Amino acid sequence: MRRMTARPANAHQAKLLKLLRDGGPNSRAQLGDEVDLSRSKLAVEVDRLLETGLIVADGLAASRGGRRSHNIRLAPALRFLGVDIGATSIDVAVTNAELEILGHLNQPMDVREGPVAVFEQVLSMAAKLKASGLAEGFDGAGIGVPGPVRFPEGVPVAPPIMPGWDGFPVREALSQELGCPVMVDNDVNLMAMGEMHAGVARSVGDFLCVKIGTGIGCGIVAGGEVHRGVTGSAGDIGHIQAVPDGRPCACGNRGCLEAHFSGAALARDAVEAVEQGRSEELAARLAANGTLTAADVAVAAAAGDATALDLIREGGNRTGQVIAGLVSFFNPGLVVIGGGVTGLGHTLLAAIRTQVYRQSLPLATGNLPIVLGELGPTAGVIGAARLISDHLFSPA
Amino acid sequence: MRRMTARPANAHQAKLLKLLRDGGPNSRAQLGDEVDLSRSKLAVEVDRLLETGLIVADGLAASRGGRRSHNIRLAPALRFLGVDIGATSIDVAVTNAELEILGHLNQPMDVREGPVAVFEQVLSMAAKLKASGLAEGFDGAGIGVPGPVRFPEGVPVAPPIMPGWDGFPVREALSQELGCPVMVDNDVNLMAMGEMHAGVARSVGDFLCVKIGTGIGCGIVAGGEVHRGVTGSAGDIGHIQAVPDGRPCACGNRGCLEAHFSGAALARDAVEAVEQGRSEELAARLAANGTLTAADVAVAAAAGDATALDLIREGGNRTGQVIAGLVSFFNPGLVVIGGGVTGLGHTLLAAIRTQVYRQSLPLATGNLPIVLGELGPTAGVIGAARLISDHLFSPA
DNA sequence: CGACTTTCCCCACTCACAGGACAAAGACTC
DNA sequence: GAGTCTTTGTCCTGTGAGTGGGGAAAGTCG
Repeated sequence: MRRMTARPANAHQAKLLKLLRDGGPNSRAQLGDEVDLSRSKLAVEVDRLLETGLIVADGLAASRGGRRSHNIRLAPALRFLGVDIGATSIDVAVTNAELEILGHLNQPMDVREGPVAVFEQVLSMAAKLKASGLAEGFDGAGIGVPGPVRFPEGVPVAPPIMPGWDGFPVREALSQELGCPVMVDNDVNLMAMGEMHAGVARSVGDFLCVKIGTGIGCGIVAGGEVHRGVTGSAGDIGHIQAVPDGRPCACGNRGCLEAHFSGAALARDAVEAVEQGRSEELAARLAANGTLTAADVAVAAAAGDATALDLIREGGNRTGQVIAGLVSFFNPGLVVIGGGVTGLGHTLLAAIRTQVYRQSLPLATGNLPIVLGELGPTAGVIGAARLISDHLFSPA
Repeated sequence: MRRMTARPANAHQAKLLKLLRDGGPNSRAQLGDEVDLSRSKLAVEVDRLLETGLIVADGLAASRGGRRSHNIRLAPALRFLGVDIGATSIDVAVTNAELEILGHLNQPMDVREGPVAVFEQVLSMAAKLKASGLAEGFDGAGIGVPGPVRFPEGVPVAPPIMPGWDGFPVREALSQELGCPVMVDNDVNLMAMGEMHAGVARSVGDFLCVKIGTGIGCGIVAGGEVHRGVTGSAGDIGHIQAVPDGRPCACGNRGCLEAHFSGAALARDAVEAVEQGRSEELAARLAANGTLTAADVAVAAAAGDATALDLIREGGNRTGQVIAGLVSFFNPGLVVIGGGVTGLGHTLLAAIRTQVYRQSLPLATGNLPIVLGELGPTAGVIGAARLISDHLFSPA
């Protein structure tokens, strides 16, 4: 099958495509209510989109009290690929044009194995999704990497946790392999876009999305747009100082938030607690698995282990303290907490909330929800699909 | 004289007006090079603007190798009023449509005397400017207040240092008195707009503007637009915790940046230093004036007083630490330092720079200038004029 | 079965815009 | 100083896009 070649010719068509993406199949009449166009103009633009094959007729809508209208929808054969490269695992998903996930694969993999190995894996996962009949090809792909990205070129820059990726032409290479347009972004930004599209941040224009996984990052959405900063490193809050003269961090400083709380730090703290004989629960899990992860701490905490709870609480306090500063500075309408450690759940959330509500001014926190992400591991891939669809559904 | 009544009818006219505002008088031909319009369309729009009186013919331009072109410029009789209400003083200025300051008055006044008294003063200063022949009336006014503002309505909300202003309809009231459109914003945002229009931040799309005066605030510009946050309190960094378990702050917390460094805190520290016999220079000034201000510290530091220098350095470190966090988070292309304490000059700047460059990651600081504001006390009033002109030079 | 609604197609009329032709005004060359 | 070239500004016309009305098609409701 031939893949999507056309792009909307003007802003009106782009608007229509986005409405259909976000609202699903719809009738011409209802679309007419949402865009500011005359009936005839609307008909012309819809006809042109039908000609390009981007949208197709989709039967009759229910009557609204008169003649039933002909529904239209985005071409059902359109397929986007969403890729979320984490520090320790890869998520790949196929979506249709409405960004609904049709198939989703997850595979553990260390990003430090380098771009070539990771790409091989991504492509094999994409091939597997294709082979299972979910797609005959891809019309576009979005990909998130765990580090700063020079957005216009789609190239990672100076990524601390992924040496070997610096300057690697991710966009170019993937586009070549997949034969479709590709956009690259920071994984945290994609998580934010995902939650904005289909999660808790629907219809919120200004919010922060804090992702606590192997590291800590923050997606910034201002006026409905992701803020990436001049060098693409905006949201890199893992190296904000949380503890004066605190622990040494890989970045060379001391007391970075990431050195005190993150998946990696939490695991290290847990081992230390076992060595000091402070937790039998954790000791048992260490003995069983030979190693401890953030997930073990979550399980121990769920079982009521006091030490595990303390670790989570303290981490939440540190994180909350930093977030409090960001809230004062940015004055968001919502804070979303996501990433691998969401398994720590409400203990973590409560600690963060306490700290933010105490340290920021009432005007900023008065009506500020602080919530867990709704989409979990799919936030990234949905965000990735959203990224490329935003690109493709804009005038060329 | 009749005041400006017309507004641009479309985006093209708005663009032309802004070009003339920012670039001064210009020929039709050169304007044509900067907007994407056919010659005929440009001529039509220019003619319409001439009809409205917003622009006027302005003689002939120098030849570019052929027929000389007829210059046009914004109507020379247009006048904007820029008002900057600080914690302890009021600035009022008249500008022409190109936002050049024609007259500028400054008057000490404590904002806590309340909106009525302050307004009286503002109006009397405006009247004085009118009386000196600089303006026959105002076509628009911008006003900055030292606290959060609900921007769309132009109403201060929950301003900590200006009780009595909460909910006062500043925009409405001033508009009534002056008989022209008025826009209200936070003073720090206006300073940022001022520096963006005519200062160091020309042609920078993403930057932070830190104002250290009686309090501390930060203007945030992202993509050329001021970010105000959902409740208008974005940039309120004075109450970010800079010192864990530090000094008590008026807001009820401990260790807020503002409690450790600001005009007020610096004065208090200076008095304390004198009491402890740590500085003869400052003691002399205290004896002479009966009180100490930030300016005294500046003078003492300039004279080489070690204690004064230490105070400045320590404050700079605290501030730099907070700014480092903001830089990591926001990844700006420029940081501007302004406000009353700019008199502390390069000692302060050096301390801030050291801290930021040390604590933020190289990717964010690699090409990050940290500079003093260029406009000093005029930044606020220019920003205010810019605010209202942006409003008036947009389609209604 | 008829009246009313809603949707959609068709068509003619309007209007804005692009772009070429031309006139005006000055620079440059010889 | 005359002729040629450049640049600017105006005029005019053809084109094409968009608006809005009319009416047919396809429903619902009483």
